[in-house]
Amino acid sequence: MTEKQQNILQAAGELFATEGYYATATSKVAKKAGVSEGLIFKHFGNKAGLLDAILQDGEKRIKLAYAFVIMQTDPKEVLRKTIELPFSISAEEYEFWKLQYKLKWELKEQPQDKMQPLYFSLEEAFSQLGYEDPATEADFLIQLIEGFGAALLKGQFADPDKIKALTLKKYGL
Amino acid sequence: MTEKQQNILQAAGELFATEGYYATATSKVAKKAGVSEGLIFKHFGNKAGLLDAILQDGEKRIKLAYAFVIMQTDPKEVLRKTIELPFSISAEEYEFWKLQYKLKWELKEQPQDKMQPLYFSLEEAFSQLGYEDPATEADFLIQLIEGFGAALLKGQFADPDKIKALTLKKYGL
DNA sequence: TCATAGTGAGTGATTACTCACTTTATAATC
DNA sequence: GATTATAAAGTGAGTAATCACTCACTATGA
Repeated sequence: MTEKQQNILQAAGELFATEGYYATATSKVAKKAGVSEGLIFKHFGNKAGLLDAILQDGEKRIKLAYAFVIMQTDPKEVLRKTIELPFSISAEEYEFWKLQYKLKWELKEQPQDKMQPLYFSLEEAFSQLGYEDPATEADFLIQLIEGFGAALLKGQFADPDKIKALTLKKYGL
Repeated sequence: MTEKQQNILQAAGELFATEGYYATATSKVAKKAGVSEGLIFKHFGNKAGLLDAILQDGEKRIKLAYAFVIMQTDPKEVLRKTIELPFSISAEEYEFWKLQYKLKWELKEQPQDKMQPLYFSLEEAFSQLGYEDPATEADFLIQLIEGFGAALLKGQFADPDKIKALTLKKYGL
């Protein structure tokens, strides 16, 4: 991976996240990355290939974020870390997650569900904690934190800390 | 409002909801609506004007949906109706809501927050029910049902009824 | 010396939008 | 009630700009 290749990935990631995939012209990606437009197609084949490369890179980062949750042994810690997940998005990860959320609505074929491993981990945790319906509880919590992630990225929360505290409290944490 | 004008609105709504706003060409809207492309610009000025018309129409429908919740006097009914909201989206409203959600991510300037009246209603309900922090509870629940709406529209729930039942149970309903 | 990295002008297709024009509906006048 | 006037509805070919993408070419490093 050359430096210019990384510049393209970086520029495309930012533009796709802010402007959207369809609304971003490859000419603008090239300009922002400081390369010729032709180079994009030499390296990534076409615009979709460029998106794929970004998505593949993203999948690694997402799996890493979830791995930290899944590796917890204490079921209560699994819940705690899951809930804390959307609230701990750092400034430099912000655009990356915005892109992930955005693409879920923009693309026709959904990039495969990266939540699957987390789901199993949560189901197990709820089961151990004696919840009545662990499967539905896992579904519920995943959707809750997905909603929180969306709200945070769109800046819809007046006070994120209060929401986080309330959520933890609701799960007795 | 002529028949052709309504056809344009209908066709654009469907295409924007499935393909996205930027990815939909006005020529395709015209073709689907069975009118000349020029007519779109005669009636709506430009593509953004067409979107505005759809959005304005949508705002009425959204306010109507919320009004039914807000008019409830019993605080428990306010919560129940709020929770039931995303699960009661009918087939013909499906595309409309999909468009609303999609545009939240696609557009730079957010169409004003239509949840505001619901927020006040929820805050009041939680207050009456003796919840400790009604404002945060309202924020929490709104984000929960927004997340549920998104999940339902993307078909991410294995069993929506179970999620609904669990949610109602969590609020003692 | 040879493969890979990188360029930039050029391609046809498609984009949002315009405009001179025709058709249709409404209503006023004879 | 037929005729006429007029505004609005509707058309479709045309436009400049932009789109994703190509290709003949040069630069560079092993």
